[in-house]
Amino acid sequence: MEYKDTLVMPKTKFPMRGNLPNKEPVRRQQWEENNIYEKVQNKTKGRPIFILHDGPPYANGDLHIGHALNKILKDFIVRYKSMTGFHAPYVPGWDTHGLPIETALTKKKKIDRKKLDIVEFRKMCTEYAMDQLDNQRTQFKQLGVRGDWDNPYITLTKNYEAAQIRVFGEMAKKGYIYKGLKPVYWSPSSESALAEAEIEYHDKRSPSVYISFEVTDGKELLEGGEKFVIWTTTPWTIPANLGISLHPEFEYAVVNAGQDKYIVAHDLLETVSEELGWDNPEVLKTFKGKEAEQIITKHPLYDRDSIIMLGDHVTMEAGTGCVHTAPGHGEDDFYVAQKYGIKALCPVDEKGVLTEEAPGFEGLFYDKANKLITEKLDEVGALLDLKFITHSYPHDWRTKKPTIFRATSQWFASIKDFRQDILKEIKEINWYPHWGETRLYNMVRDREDWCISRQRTWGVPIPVFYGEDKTPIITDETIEHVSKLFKEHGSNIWFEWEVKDLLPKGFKSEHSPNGTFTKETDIMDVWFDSGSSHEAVLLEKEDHRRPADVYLEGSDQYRGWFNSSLSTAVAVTGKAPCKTIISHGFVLDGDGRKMSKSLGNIMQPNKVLKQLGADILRLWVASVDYQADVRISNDILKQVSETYRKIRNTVRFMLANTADFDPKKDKINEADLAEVDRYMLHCLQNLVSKVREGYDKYEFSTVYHEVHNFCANELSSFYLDFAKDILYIEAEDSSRRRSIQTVYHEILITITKLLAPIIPHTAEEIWEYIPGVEEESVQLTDVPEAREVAGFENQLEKWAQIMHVRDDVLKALEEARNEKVIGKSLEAELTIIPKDEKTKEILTNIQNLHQLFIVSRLNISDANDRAKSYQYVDILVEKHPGEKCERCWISSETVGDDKDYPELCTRCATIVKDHYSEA
RNA sequence: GGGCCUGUAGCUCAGUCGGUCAGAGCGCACGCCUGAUAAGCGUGAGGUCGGUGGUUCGAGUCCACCCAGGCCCA
Repeated sequence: MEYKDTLVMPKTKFPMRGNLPNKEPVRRQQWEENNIYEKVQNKTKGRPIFILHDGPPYANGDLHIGHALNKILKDFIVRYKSMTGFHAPYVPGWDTHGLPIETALTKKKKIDRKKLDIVEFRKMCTEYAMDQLDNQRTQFKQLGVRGDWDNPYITLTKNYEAAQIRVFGEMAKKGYIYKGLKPVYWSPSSESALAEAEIEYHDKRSPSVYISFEVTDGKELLEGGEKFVIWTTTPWTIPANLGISLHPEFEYAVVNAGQDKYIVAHDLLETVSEELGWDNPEVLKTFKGKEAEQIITKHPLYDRDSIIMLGDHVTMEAGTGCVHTAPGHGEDDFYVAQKYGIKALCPVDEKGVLTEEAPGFEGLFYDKANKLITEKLDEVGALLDLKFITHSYPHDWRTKKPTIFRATSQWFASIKDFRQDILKEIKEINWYPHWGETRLYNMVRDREDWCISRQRTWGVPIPVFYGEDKTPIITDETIEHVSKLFKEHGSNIWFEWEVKDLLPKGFKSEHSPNGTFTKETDIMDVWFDSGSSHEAVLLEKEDHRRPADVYLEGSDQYRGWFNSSLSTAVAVTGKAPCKTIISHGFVLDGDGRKMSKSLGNIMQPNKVLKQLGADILRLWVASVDYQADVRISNDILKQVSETYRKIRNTVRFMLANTADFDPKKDKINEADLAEVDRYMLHCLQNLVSKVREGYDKYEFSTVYHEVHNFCANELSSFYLDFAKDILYIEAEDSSRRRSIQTVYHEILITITKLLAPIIPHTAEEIWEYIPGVEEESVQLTDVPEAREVAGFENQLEKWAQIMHVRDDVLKALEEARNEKVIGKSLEAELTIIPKDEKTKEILTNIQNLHQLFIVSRLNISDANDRAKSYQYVDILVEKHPGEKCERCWISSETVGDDKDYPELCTRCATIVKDHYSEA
């Protein structure tokens, strides 16, 4: 007789290896065909709502690993909430306007925009964006992200644009929208504003001049008559000069050079002296930049003040440390002047020609004006030096001609009017990690007004009309009308239709006595688009509400979406659009370096899916502390795969040993379970509580480590290992065996649910193998709460001690193995000498201790000379003198007692006689 | 240059109020098993807690500076 045939061996078709790259797509298709998203929504309908509102990715290009990190984290949360008492719909979104798409179209698709009319071009942009969206959607789904993929929100749709117009209108109504000047890259050759992406740098020859400004009011600090020295390569901006900027912390020196006293940064004195030919200038006094604030100098050409201002943009890298400031011709200049309430002056028209605001030079092209202005400066004695240099200078990428900075008319949102409200709301938000609050707070606190104008075509038009006297017209009536029109026809009509058709019928204004109007041609900053999603999505989508529960984006979005969403939401509603903000870090390579093409260290999600599978990538996401920057490499993924394997095989073992288990018939009442089984159930509850806590705090690495450790320590190495002596050996429906199976069954169900949000494909696969479960998908179940295990009150200490003793036993066995006393542990007979009474009592009262420790016999004794001392007990390991039972492999003196089965111990002989003698 | 952040064994992570807290799992080495087998079990080695100063009776834990890395600005 082959005794192996009388064993109840594990039996399952659940494969040892996941084969994820091949099986996951099938699984996803099955979900899609079964409308799993809808089923979950139907099941959870009526529960409290939990909204994780998706920040829209930009619809361009393939997904990178950062996209994957972001969407997978969101999926963890949504899936978990759906399984813990909430109704958590998830509507993905896309950001679809903006320059990158315009650029992609002109570059990749070789579209010449000049040859197309705006409407035509915008239609192509729409098409391109929708293609990109489709591509990204496919890839997101491949990550196993569950959501309403058929009905995403898209910023270019009519409804969205209409809602966005309302946000703009509401802000305008509150007086937050105003028109002002701001310098932008301007190309005189194409007579248009340029985006930064349309700038190329080429060498250009420019004059390099040093110019002096005489102090007329030195306040307490200077006497008057001293001359600040500035350096510039654009003399044509001197007519627009309104001040001089110093660095507040730099040291400045008043020096005697020739007949005059000049002021330059002390550290630059030497180089400036060299440039200007000063011979051993005498330092008369020094002062800090901040002491000179508000000192007044005279503009060298005009009868006008030029104020000393302070700014951090001043550097020691070049020049004199005193920076010529023309707020109409430089961004830094603009912001510094803004702080001092000085408005931009821009005496240059769109062709680059100086206007009558630059008396003496009107009608001159800026580059030509350089010469005349320099001559004039020389005439008045303000020119200290002139030479020419060649330097890198911004040029128009199309015309290849030099560009200038030029203040133009722009629309702004006045952040300062509701800054305090935003700051207050920032403090109301729950931040993960906590420092997010400080980061956004500082950013909003220091932020300038928001320029929402873009001189582009691919975006939502700024819905403003102008009267005949050029007065901007924004009224409730016009806003509502345009919003309605956009909702019906889309925003293309702004470019397609006559102005009169865009206005309400019979619209009249005191600014247009003849009834004619013009329309704004600027479009809105794309951050205004996505920043309006609280209105377009939270407010309008079914089952949604504002504020949302969670916003979760990369840490670059403090400046981006977090900022713009908060700004528009506070402006419109006075409240933050969400209760909690979570931010994640960036994905770096294995060495913690940023991924880049040049370093060749880019990890593509697509490749990971094909090589390892989505669940491995998802498990990686769960394994890292995502709130800081995270690392990924082949080695790291290999490690994650090992964890996956461990979890999978542990589960497989339990599935294989519950194949014959019918919970309806075979389940044992909790109170009747063996003690060690109740102990394991208790450990499981412990796991549930820790894992739930991890999810609740959005700390998924806790989930990962806890589940893995439970599989490795409690299960694989202990509970599954010793249980083989019961599962394989005892009769199939013996109560001891059913007791173990009852616990396995609960562990299986519980662990599968706990893992479902993280590795949904695998969890679903496991679910199919668990006997007796009724729900068609684990996604349609709820995660249990941790509970008290019957009959396990105050037993924890006892079991902790047993496990301690086990550690000692394992050490002792290993030593015996090394000394060739035994091979496997079943060959051993143990004699344990407890070091204290309490331990003795525990060890004597536990049943089948030898079975838990997987040895053939275990004696508890009071003393033994040959025993070795370990941490908790003394132990003697000997080779068991008995014969090995051919069936259970345990050594026993009873082998041979039963004459019918001379190779078996009495335990096995009885089992075989009772259950297998017929066979 | 500024704002915010990260730096504990080869890797991924724990370390609550400063006082057995230097830990876990993986990997690695060595061994066992061959009735979870492209599995399973055991033991072991590994860390000046980024560096340097300081506060303290005592510091991964508090402070300062520095180094490396990241995001966002300039």
